[in-house]
Amino acid sequence: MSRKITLDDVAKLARVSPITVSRALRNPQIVSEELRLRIDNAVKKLGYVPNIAASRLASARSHAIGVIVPTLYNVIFSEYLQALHEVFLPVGFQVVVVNSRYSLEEEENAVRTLLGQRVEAIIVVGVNHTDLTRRLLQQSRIPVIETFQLAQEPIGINIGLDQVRAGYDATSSLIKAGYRRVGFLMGNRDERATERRRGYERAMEDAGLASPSLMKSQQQSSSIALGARVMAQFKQDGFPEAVFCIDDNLALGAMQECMRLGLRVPDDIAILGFHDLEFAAFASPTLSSIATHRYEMGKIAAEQALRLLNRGAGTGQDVIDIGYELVCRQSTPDMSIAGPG
Amino acid sequence: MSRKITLDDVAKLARVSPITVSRALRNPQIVSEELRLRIDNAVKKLGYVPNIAASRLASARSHAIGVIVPTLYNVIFSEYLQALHEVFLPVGFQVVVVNSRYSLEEEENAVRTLLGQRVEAIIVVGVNHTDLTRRLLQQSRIPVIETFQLAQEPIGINIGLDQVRAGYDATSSLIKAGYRRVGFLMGNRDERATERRRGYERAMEDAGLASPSLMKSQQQSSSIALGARVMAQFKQDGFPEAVFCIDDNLALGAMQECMRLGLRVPDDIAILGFHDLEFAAFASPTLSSIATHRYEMGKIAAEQALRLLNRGAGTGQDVIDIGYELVCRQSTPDMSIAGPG
DNA sequence: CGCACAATTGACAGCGCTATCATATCTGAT
DNA sequence: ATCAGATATGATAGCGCTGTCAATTGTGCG
Repeated sequence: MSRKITLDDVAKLARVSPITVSRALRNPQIVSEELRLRIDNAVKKLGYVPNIAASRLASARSHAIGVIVPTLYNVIFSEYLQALHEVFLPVGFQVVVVNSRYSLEEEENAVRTLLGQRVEAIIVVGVNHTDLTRRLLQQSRIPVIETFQLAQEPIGINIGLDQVRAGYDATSSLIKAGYRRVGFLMGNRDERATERRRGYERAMEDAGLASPSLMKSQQQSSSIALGARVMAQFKQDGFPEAVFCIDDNLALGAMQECMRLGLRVPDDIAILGFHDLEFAAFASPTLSSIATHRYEMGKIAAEQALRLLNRGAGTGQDVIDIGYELVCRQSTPDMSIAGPG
Repeated sequence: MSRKITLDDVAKLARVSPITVSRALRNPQIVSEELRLRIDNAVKKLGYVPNIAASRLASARSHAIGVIVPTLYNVIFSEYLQALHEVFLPVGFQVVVVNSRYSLEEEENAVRTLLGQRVEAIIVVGVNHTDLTRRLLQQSRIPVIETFQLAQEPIGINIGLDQVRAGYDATSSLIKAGYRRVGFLMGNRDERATERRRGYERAMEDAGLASPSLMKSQQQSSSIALGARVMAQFKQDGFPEAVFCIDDNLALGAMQECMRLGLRVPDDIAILGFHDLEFAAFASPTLSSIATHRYEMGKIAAEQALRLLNRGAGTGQDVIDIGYELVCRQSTPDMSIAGPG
């Protein structure tokens, strides 16, 4: 078992100086053809793998971007992460993903971890943070991008959608379609879900239709099965005429539960989801939803980060609203199309 | 704007030596109460964040685990990744996820990247690699865990399921249930899908039922929409009596397409998916599928990695078969339950 | 009181790479 | 032939931390 192979070993074998090897590996075209070949051969023969920690320490550049998401377990964030990867990897950045598990404390740790790695930008889901998190991010002097919501006071760039308004629009579309008893279903209260609920509440109040008995929830992470369980809670107070579900998983479960209980969708009860996941268009009946543009959001977030990295610290305090769209399908007939935000 | 805060700055402010600060941060209990307090205050006052690159270089330990998945865009891998995170983070390991985009060349790069970061173990989806990838992994002398399939020659630990057999069992269950013209649907040919297809082919051959016209595919990444499109290809040759779909997304799309075309599921055509995603139990009709245990697989993979890391290199050449289960629902009536692998 | 021993703290060197500046080599125009 | 200017390579030092071993202090016991 051989000891660790370093740049010096390669240099010795190729009979050049270590610094030349370093250059040849990072910037092949600035080294003469012949040396490049000698070095490549030496690298292959020795199975040399550069030590990134040493490189990062010496160059004070990590070539890494930190990303914080609440969970990996949700397609919402998969699509977004995929977009981030697709923008960053081709330009030589590594993407470091950390999972805050919907907790502001864990988010604070995540920020600390990422800053410790000297990531060159941080992209985070959400706009609410602990005071210390905000301070750390501000002091870090690196580009910070907050996503998925719109911020009152963005730390750097902010790109997202107005979740309160989306919830409001979703609800009032149902009201405009003639439904009076519009119910609301939700699971765990993450920030974004809570904002959408506020939108629902305001719309119901504005229409003079609010009633606590119309809102059902259960503190568990969203799933189709949970949608069915929460829907079943209406058995006690009587079922509403329409239900706005905090996301499509809940909506699908709710719809199945209705059908299991002999309620026809949409004749007896209309159902509206959120996020427009792929299965919404393929459920039966097909599920109406609010389309959010996760992939685009990730893409734009990444591009904004790159823009700031290239310009040096442009003081960008930009807020980008990417909006949302009501997608009307069979589960909510007769609904007018509301404009995006 | 202040220059970078280092350990030395903290040491100076706390009036102790740098090494003591280092110790206090890593192992608070071996430092006296008073110093610990002084140091903590200094850290807070300065907003000190340790430089992980320096730490990794000096200690020759990365406290990082490398994970390679083909895509982030698929729940299959989200569940698996979540499991890995849940095991590794609490014991102080960082999880570095890299995306090979279903390409062996990108996988090779991913391995190189991870080894460059001196990750302490590598967990990779799949068992087929380029020669160089294998060599790099073997030479690295770190625990290597291959997952999702069973390997002929595992590099280190292997935990997965027999995809060929799963495809065989799925198909022969349909045959045993009395279907003769059993079709097959597939999208992109990733390794695992290809193995399941081989299982299908063998089962059909063994039953003397094989026919190329029963197999339809389209080289695109799996999605519900793709399932509908590929199913539609049967319009030319006539529809089979049953279809085994390479995964549940394709199966759901296929089912919808059948219904759109006026074919009743399961009366006119039975449909069987793979992976048993959550929506399978909530489709209408509910979708039969082969349940694979992604979360458990991730969990066991992580635990095995930890075992090797703690024991030093136990030469574990273990192969762990976690099996699969046929889950019978409405889309394939009258099907007997086959045992897991 | 002196000593072995544990419990704390510190000095020093070095991890493997790259930034910086210096040197050597090669153009081609005068 | 000569020299400015580009091009290619090398020497040196240091990034910020931790492993190792040494030095200091405190403790209990004969």
